[in-house]
Amino acid sequence: MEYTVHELAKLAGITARTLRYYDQIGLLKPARENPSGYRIYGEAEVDRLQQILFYRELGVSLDCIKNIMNSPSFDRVEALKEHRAKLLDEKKRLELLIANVEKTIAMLEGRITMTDKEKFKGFKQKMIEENELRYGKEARERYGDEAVDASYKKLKSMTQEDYAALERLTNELNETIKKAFETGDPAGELAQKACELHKQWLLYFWDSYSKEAHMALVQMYVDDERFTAYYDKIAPGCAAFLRDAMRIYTGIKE
Amino acid sequence: MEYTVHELAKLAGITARTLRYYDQIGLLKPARENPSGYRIYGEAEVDRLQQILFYRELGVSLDCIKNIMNSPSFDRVEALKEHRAKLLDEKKRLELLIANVEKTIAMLEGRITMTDKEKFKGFKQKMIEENELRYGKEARERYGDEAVDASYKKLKSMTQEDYAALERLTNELNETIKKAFETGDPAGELAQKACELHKQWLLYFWDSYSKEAHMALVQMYVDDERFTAYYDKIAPGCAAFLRDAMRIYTGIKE
DNA sequence: TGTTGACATTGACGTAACGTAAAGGTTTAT
DNA sequence: ATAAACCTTTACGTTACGTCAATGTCAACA
Repeated sequence: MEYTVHELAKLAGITARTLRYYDQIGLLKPARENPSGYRIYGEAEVDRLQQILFYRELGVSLDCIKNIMNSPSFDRVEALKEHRAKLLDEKKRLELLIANVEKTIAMLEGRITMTDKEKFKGFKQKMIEENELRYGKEARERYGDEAVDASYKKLKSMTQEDYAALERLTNELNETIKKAFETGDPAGELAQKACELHKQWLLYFWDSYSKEAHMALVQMYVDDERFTAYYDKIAPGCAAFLRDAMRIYTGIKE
Repeated sequence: MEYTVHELAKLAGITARTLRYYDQIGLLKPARENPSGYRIYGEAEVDRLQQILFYRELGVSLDCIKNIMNSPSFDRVEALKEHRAKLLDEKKRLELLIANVEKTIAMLEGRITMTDKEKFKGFKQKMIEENELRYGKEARERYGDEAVDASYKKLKSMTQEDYAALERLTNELNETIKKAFETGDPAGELAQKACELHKQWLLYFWDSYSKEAHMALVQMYVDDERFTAYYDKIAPGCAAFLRDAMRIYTGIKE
């Protein structure tokens, strides 16, 4: 089949201007021109346009698409398989967003509450990583699937009052950690109070508590820079301090 | 919680520049400014930003978002419910695109063939409508779910040769309809041949054939302007002519 | 056969939603 | 106290087209 600009545009759901622009930037040249200069597109161009639109759908810039498709190592099947993977990711992201909308509706109806962080879940890819930190592979490996799922479920169904209480507790915890850190003594009264508060804080998320899991979590605060960064905001180096205090609190040495 | 530009930006997965821009165009003003002019955002702004991002995700222009959200009749829950519906649509579109990618891979591997139209399925919203025409509600109501699903399945698994044969048949069919229409006689030899060819053509898509279903389909060509438009391209008014011929062919009056 | 209306062409400027310096003031950490 | 890491405004750049404007082409109808 052969197509004029408008015909191909209509077929692909784009405008003729777009096709002319793609011609102009050398992304998609017509197969030939008729005697009066009209652009005529053939089968190969239809396929190339399809490929282009797949990339565009994934947010790749036209300049980038051009480079990719003009590369001698370009493999159409390979590219399509990548598209599929990306589209599946995108679908997952959409599902997150949909869950987010539903949760927000529930929040507005006063049924549950949401953290500010949760409010943007699904908007950014990075979020998935951050979420993984809490509910993902690492956490799952450490605490088992049930604990993680239960934790998520718990947070999801918290009431407004629960949340307010949690917020107060979080503030108190952070304050106590800060003050304890200033004393410099992990065995001191303040440090041990911080450990107790941290346990209470944890119980908002965990259904079952064990000293071992608690200790492992606090060790992770030290090992994982993403957590360390958070605690550094309270007081630089306080993640390690909390771990030391926790060793005394739980009685677990290593 | 209170946030500076960068803090809120990081939370929402956008840049500080974006927040300043939203302030500039009056879409999202900070709660207040500190003595040295720093922007400070509060809880209400976090929620408003989330709402904005939902709209942005759906491709709504910032100007439009502003109008919607500043409207006195703006209902947040209502808006979120709409978001959910739109996101579900978008998810469906993505699923179409994924199916399309898989089909294209199969095509490149020579297992099946695709029409040019199919190659762009999922790229445009309008496509869904057009698809509905063939595989959707209307068709389902008329011919039942199994017939429609079978039709889709059949087309999906056609081989290259099948497709070439179908194309030839389509051309012959259209030619015959055109010639028959020129004779003006729906009972004539050519018109009846066109009916026969149309039946053969239909058998490419239908597993079971009945005169009643055939007659109903041709009647739809007349009733539905989207089909009529297609047939008008062969010869204006020929959809009605084909229906008249089909009445004689099938022996069904009305 | 002329004309009308729906197509096509190439400029060229406009636009949305930021990105990206530049030039400077503020806050925080050591 | 001085650097590092923030913040500010101003302003021009960029992408991927939209939207005229001026002009040429083609199929069809009176």
